[in-house]
Amino acid sequence: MVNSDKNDLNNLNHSCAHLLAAAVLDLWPDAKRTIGPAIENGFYYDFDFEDLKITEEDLPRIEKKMTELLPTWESFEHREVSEKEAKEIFKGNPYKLELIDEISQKGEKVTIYKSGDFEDLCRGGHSKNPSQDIGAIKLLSIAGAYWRGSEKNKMLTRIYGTCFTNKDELDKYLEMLEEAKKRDHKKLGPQLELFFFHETSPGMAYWLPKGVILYNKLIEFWREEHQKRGYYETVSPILNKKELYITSGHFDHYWQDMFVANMGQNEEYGIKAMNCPNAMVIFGFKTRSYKDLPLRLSDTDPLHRYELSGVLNGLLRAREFRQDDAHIFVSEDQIKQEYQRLFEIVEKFYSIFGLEYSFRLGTRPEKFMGDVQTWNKAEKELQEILEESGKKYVILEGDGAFYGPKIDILMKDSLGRQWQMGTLQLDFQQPRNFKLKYTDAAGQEKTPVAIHRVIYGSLERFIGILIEHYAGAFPAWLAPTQVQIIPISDKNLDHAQKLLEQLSNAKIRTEVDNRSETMQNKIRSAQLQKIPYMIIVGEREEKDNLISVRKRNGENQNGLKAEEFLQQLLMEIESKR
RNA sequence: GCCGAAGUGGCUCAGUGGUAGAGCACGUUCUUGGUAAGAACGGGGUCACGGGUCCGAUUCCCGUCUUCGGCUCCA
Repeated sequence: MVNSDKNDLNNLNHSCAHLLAAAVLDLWPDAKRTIGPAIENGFYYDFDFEDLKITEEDLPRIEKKMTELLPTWESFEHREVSEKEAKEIFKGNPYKLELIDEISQKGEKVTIYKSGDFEDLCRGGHSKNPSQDIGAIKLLSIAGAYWRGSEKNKMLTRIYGTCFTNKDELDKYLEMLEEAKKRDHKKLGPQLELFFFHETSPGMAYWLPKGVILYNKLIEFWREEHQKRGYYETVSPILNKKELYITSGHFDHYWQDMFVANMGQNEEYGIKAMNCPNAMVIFGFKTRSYKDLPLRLSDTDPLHRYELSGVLNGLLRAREFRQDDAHIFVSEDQIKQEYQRLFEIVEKFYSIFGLEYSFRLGTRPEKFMGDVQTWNKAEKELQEILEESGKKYVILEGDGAFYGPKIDILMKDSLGRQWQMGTLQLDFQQPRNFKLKYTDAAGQEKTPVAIHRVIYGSLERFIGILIEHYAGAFPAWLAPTQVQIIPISDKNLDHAQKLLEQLSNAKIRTEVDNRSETMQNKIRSAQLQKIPYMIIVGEREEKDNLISVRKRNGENQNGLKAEEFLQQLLMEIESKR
C-alpha cells in the first residue's frame, strides 16, 4: 500500500487469487473453483470442496504450493474463446458453466487468462509478471460463503489472503492489522470498564458506571440539540400486543426477528424492535392540524431484535440497543425542507466527533408495501435532496425499508468494515396503516408522511465506533473520568481531597488515586485508563498552593493555580473538542 | 442460521490421561516515593456446560452454550 499504486495492488491481488486457485486444484484436483476477485487489502477465492473439510491448518500447505508455482508464472496470456470451447474447458464445473452462460447471454466475449500451466475464466486485470511482482503471500482465513451471495445456494469454502510486492510491506500490513485490533471496542470496552457481555444475555450489553457516563453524555448532547430544533421527546411501551404490529405491517415483515412474550391465548406480546408503531399511536392520540406539522417526536426507548447468532459483533451488532430516534410527521410538500434540516443535524453531529461518513440511498426492496408510483416519487425526491446537498452518495437498489426508501449514513470500524449508522427513512405506508389524519388549511382530512430518522444510529453502535475512533482516549467532554488526582505520598491526601471537592463542585468528573503506590505507578495506571488530565500533588504544590498537570499525551503544565486549570478545562469541555 | 476457529483464576497466557501454574490485578504489611510498574507475604480456578471412553478426563470423543473471523441478514 505504501509504495504501490492502488490499481497495481489490485492487479497483484487478483493475480494471487489465480495462483491460489492453481495451488488448491493442484492439491485437491476434485475441488471445483468458482470465483476469486481482488478485494480491498487482499483477495479471496471460493471453492466447492464437496464433502471434503478444509480448515485453517491446511493454509500453510496451500501457501507453500503457491510459492512453488509462482516462479513459473512469468506472464498472463489471454485469449478469446467461443462459448462452446469455454464449456469444454470447464466441463464438470457447474459454477463456471453458469458464468459462461451468463456472459454469452449478455453478448460479451468469453476470455481465458493463463499463467504458468493454469488457466481461468476471467475478465482480466493482472500483474504483468507475477513471478517478479509478487514478493510476499499470506493466506489469512477460511470462511463459508454462499454461491452468488444467496443463502438459497450451496455454501462454498472461501479462502482469504493478501499479497504484496515484498515481505516488508506484508509485515507492515500485518502489523497494522494488529494495531487495529488493539482499538477494537470489544477489547477496549471491558478494559476501560465501559461495558461487558455475559453469556446469559448474548448480544445485550451490561453497561458499567463509566460506560453509562459516556452513554448519558451522548444522549444529553442529542437531547439539547433536538430541543433547540423543535423536537418533543416521548416514552412508550416496550411490550406491545401483536395487533399493533399487524396494523403497522411489521407482523408480516419482521415478527420472526422479534422477541415475543406469550402470556396465553390471545395475549401475545412483541418486545419492540422499532419505535415507529408507537410513534404512529402517539400521533393518533388526538386530532392534529396542519399547524402542528412538522410534528417531531423523539425517543430513546430500548429495542430488542433477535439477530442471528452469527452476526452479533459486540456493540456494533447487538440484540438490545437504543436508537436516538425521532418520527417526524410532515405534509408532502414539507419533505424536502425537513430533509435539509436533517442533513444539517447530521453534519453538526458527525463533525463534533470528527467522523468520516458517506451516504447511501436505498430504493424499493422486493418485499414492500404500497404502490410503485408512490415509491418512485419518494425515491426521486430523496435523490434530488442528495444531489442538492452536494454530498457523495451511492445508490443501493432494493435496500429500502419495506415502508419506504431511505438515506443511510455509513462509517467504518477499526478493521475497515462498513457499518450503517444514522438513517433517514421516508414512510408513506405506516401513517396510512394507522389511518392517521390531520386537517389541512382548507379543512380537509389529509394523511401525513412520516420520516423515521436516527442520527447516531444506535447509541450502542455509535459508542462502539467512537471507542475505536478515539482508541478509548475520549475528548474531555466525554471522558468518564476527566481528572485523576495523584498525591505523591499519603501526606498529600488531604490536599488532594480538597482539590477533588473543588473540581467536583464544578462538575468535573474527578477521582483521587489514594492507593499506597508510587507516583509513577499511579501515572501509569491513569495513562492506561486514558484519563485526559492528571493532577500531581506533592509537597511543592502544597507549599505554593499550585498544581502540576500532566496531560495523557505526556505534556506537562506545572505551577498552575487550580482555578486557572479549572477554567481552562471547563472551556475545553464546553467546546467539545 | 451457515462455514471456520477459540473458551484454563478479574486480565494476558503457560501446561498436563494421575484433581493445575506464571505475570499483572486483588488483600495484608513494609515503604512515603517527583511524571508509565517499590518490596515481601497471602487469598483466589468444579480448567465454559452436559454426556461418553477409561481404573482415572481440564487433557481423548460427541453434543450444547458463548465469543471471534467470514457469508447471508440489519442500527
